[in-house]
Amino acid sequence: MGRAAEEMLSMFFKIFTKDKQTRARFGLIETKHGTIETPSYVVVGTHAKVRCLLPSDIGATKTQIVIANTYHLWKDLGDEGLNSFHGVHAEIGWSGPMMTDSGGFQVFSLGFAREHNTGKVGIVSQNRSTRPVRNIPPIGPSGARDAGVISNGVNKNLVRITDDGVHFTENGTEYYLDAERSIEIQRKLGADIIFAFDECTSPLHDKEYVKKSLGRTHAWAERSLRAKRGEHQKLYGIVQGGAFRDLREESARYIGDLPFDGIGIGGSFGNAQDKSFGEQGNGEMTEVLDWIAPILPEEKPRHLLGIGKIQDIFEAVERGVDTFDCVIPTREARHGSLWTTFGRFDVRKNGYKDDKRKIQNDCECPMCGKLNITRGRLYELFRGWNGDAVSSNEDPGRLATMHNVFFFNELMRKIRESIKNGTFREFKKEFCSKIQ
RNA sequence: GCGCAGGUGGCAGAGCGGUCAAUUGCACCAGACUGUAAAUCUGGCGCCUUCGGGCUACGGAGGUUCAAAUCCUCCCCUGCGCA
Repeated sequence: MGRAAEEMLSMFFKIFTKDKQTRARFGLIETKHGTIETPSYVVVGTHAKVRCLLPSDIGATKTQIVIANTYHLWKDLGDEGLNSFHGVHAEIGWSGPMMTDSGGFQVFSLGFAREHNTGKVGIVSQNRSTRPVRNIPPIGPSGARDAGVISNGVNKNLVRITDDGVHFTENGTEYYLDAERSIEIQRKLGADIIFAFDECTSPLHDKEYVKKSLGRTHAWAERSLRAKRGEHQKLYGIVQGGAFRDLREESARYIGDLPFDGIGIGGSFGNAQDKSFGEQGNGEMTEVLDWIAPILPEEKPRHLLGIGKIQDIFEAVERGVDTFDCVIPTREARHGSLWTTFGRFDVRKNGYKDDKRKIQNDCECPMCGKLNITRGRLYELFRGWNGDAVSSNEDPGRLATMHNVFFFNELMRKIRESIKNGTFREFKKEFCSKIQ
């Protein structure tokens, strides 16, 4: 075997088909624990467990890869537990490919997001809203968030960010995470793909803050690279820059030029109000991807962190994203929201009480297929749920999660097929029109 | 028959002179959920409304009071105890 062929075989990521009309691509990511066909959904298993699912359910739902979380696992295990830890694969009881997120998202979710009760996707267009749009004071250039723990009296901000790293304080215990520690913990966790430590910003942060934060994230990216040891794990750097075009472009160049194995796309989307640099738009996810896609190195896999909903997936695939992770399928399932190719519905509503149909009649997920659970039965199980029968065939959370995860994995499979067939655009249009 | 305890919105159950259309929970209705703080959270839940408010309501009928779900009288009903 020639050297070139060998390199080919050992290649981490390989693109096989590029869509002619869009940036969508079909490819393979090779890991020690198996191959991932892309585009692929990454199922979220924060604490090295996919919520509600049994280890055997992971494969049964056609899941290709699971992402766990550095911060949460470290907190669960403690330093001692971490030293005797046998790795996320053993822990989760599944031998397929795994990722770990760096803890960068918790800088946001346990900090600013918690304090302001907000998410990473800004409210750009709100047709009707039952949810009050809170009038949150702008985050000033004074960088108040740097200053430490600020409370609005409801939810406490648990993080304190410095240029070196981040202090988390939960239940009186302080956890300090920085690039070196995150990478070291991730090494012990042993996932196939790991992420650089970063700071995820909020759509509510102004440009000055995001710019400052971006400088930190870039510095941490380099530190993450330097901290990484060995070749057994692949490390992704993370592009940030919020909803601001020049910052996103700068970040895409910066991270794209560093010797990462792949690119994570993180941070907040939407609601850019500071147009002083002349960028167009609000920095919605699609815009951000349009800004950075031409800059990112083509040959590296791109992972869109924390996204998303079905519409978002299509938009992102179209713009060259290879993998995604999101809590949507699993969380919505637990909340009774079940997906079908004609949209999603809440089986807990009374209308489904005596519904003898399956969630979707031709669905082959473990619930609809093998277990033959009807809407009425799932309704009943959700209504009567009292915490007994966890993980059994009568656990509505498990059943619904199996269905949704399978559904999303199937969707990705169909997307891959459409890219290979050159029909991605048509498939997107058709699929999205039906789920409205 | 006597004694005691009660009768409050779909149910359970607070309130015990004004801030009560009435705490709270359940049920019900609607909506969110985007690198999991969350199998969670928000709203709505007598009738009408030009969203200011208006009307009818805490077993029934009277009464006291500026004001009653809250106090008094009688009646009806329920539970427990004693006959």
